Amino acid sequence: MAAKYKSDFLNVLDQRGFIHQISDPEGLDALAAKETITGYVGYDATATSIHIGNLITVTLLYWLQETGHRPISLMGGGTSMVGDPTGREAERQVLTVEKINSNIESIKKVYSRILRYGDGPTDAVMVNNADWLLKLNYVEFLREIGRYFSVNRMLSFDSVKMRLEREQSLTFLEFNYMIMQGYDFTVLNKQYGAVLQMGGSDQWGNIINGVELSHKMGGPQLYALTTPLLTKSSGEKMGKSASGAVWLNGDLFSPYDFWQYFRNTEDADVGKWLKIFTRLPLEEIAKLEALGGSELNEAKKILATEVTAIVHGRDAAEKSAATAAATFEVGAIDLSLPTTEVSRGDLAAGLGLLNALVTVGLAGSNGEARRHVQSGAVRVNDEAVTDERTSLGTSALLPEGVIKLSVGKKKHALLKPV
RNA sequence: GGGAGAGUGUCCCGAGUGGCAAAGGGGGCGGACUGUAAAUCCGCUGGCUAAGCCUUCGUAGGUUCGAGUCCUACCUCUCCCA
Repeated sequence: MAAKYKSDFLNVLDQRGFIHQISDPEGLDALAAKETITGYVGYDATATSIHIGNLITVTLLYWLQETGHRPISLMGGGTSMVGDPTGREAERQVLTVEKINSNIESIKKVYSRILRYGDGPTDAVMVNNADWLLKLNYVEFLREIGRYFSVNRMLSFDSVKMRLEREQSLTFLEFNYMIMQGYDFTVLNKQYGAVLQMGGSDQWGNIINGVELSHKMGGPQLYALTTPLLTKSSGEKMGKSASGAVWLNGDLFSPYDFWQYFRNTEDADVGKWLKIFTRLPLEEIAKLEALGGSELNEAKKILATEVTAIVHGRDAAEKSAATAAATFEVGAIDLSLPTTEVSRGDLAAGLGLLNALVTVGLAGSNGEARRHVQSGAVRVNDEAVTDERTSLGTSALLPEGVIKLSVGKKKHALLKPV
């Protein structure tokens, strides 16, 4: 493959499909080819976990490190107190300081699995912008930083323009977000020598603000790089599943569900996802991608296992793959399916089917459970059940000592008496 | 400060005449077809101890046999004037 860039870093990103826009490609390429650069990505601290959309930029940091540079993961402890208006129609909820800090603690875990942290020249660093943003003195900040921002120009940014056009409120609080993000870049440049900020394509405006700010303040040339917005071929945004957002923290979204999420990738996306989410060599991906028809399912399994291994560890990935194989391909009862315990006495007395479905989490209410039964979606121990008044007793226990409940072909759970 | 408008099913968008569990989309879920895919077609998409009952249309009151719909006050947002 002909190398388009001089630096390994940009070549890898280019070949794997990570590049959407770069502010000064030649300049960044020359710099990355010449020396070790420091680049960063900022993460929101508004939830207790980052989600699948964020995984792309974490992978970006991974490749930055792999190609001999230093990544910084910036926790938005300060900026999350303001709230990014980008892509938001309504104002964000203002979070408490305690909530933001506990979110950061929870988010941190995922990074250490993907990046190598330490004190070496290419070891990753984790910083929190609350460290400098919360100490700012208002008037001083306005005089030193605010003077470089033109409101005329700020009003022209998409994030702001959209709100104005839709006649939706944009508070002064949120309006300041881009100034803070721009300021972050200059701080990270001074403290860590960061010259590159990366992010999703929606962050372009915010990142460019930092580049321009440095320029106006007489600082060094900084660079911006954004990744394309992830969408499925069918046009849907990526990251939503039946159970809500696809979180990277195992307690919010189980490794098994995570594996399933990638296993159900649309055919047209398999190659793209393999390049972006896995570390498999491009030649191998090319072979997998070339598989036709149902053989592509093998590629999907590899995709699912590889990505799950990166996020949840190899063991969890193999286990998920095995559970899936047993459940879908053999039709066996796999005891690692999500299990809910019930008291043996309750079961002996007879447990209503609808009640049981709600208990194991396959339905949100009796009404929903009833509808599932009526539409023929419910099975008990793989036998279709059409009577909603069915009662489960100890006679329904399988030799394994559990009762298997299913809604549809993909959702299964076990009920276990204790 | 003055004037004009908006807030609908806790996923989103959006009709709504005093009889409304409330049109229609999108999304989601389930079924059929498949390959745990896509596309397509069909069904479902407030809760319950269920031929009934309860809770929903920004909030709180009021008129009425009956209020999403009419009246009053308040909250939030938008626009115009100052």
